Amino acid sequence: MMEKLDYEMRVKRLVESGLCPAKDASKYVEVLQNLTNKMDGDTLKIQSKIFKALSDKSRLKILALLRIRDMCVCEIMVALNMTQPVASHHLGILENIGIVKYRREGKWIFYSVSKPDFINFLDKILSLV
Amino acid sequence: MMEKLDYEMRVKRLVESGLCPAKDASKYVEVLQNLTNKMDGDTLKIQSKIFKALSDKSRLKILALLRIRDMCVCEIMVALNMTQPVASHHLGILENIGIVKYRREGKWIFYSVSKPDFINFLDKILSLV
DNA sequence: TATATTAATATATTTAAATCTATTATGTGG
DNA sequence: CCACATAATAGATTTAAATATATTAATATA
Repeated sequence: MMEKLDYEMRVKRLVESGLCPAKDASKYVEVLQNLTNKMDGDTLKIQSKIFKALSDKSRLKILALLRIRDMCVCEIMVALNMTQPVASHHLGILENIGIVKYRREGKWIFYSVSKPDFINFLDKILSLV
Repeated sequence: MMEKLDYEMRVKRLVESGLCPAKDASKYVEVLQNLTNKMDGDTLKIQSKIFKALSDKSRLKILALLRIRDMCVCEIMVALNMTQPVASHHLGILENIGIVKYRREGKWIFYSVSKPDFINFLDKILSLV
């Protein structure tokens, strides 16, 4: 685990050594400090978790499917040619980050997009790259 | 690789079997077809690649750093307490998806954010989850 | 030209995630 | 209660990514 003082000390040492072209040591360390505080908690962990969930082709396909309409697991696995445990596994990961939800109807479990805004934003983001 | 006909056949078979609660077979298959066309190319591969690049804590830290200002590799590695090859490795992945760029200045190589819009959008997206 | 500095690359190892196989849990209808 | 259908979970295997170590490439300077 990284300490706030680590940042300050290491960066100051680097900047003051003259080896590195960086000049604005004091201002730089200050900003780094704020940044470290922000990143110290769970924020970074949660963010990487969200992107990791979206980094799998099967899960992106599932999301594309669920944008059509709610679907039970048996539909998803057939449409995407995957086994049932694999489908459940991926759905579990998407549910875990909160962008899909499920409801039981008899012996079927239906999955649906729980954050349409989020999914729509993804399109915009991806169009920028 | 999945064929368009696979989708149609498998989904139709499922829907017509009556085992699955899905009703709108014809419309559903049509939409699936479009979706398959869209997802068949490199689109899906590129999208998952982008999210994979963003799914690593070290790389998110690097991006946060580069939002402060351009930095050479030696600064980044010291600020984030990583070895030089690790820093270069992560920078290479971020450069590969096109959200950071680099320029050489003497013996230093400076990295910077090449798509500020993209990075700013990430904040918005993450605030929705 | 020889040497030191900065950074990329190549390879091996470690670590994490995806997939596969089997099992368990939950619900339905005879 | 039993047989069957749907879906989650558990454990083992495979596959991919991260890290560590060593080397190479490019530049600067004495």
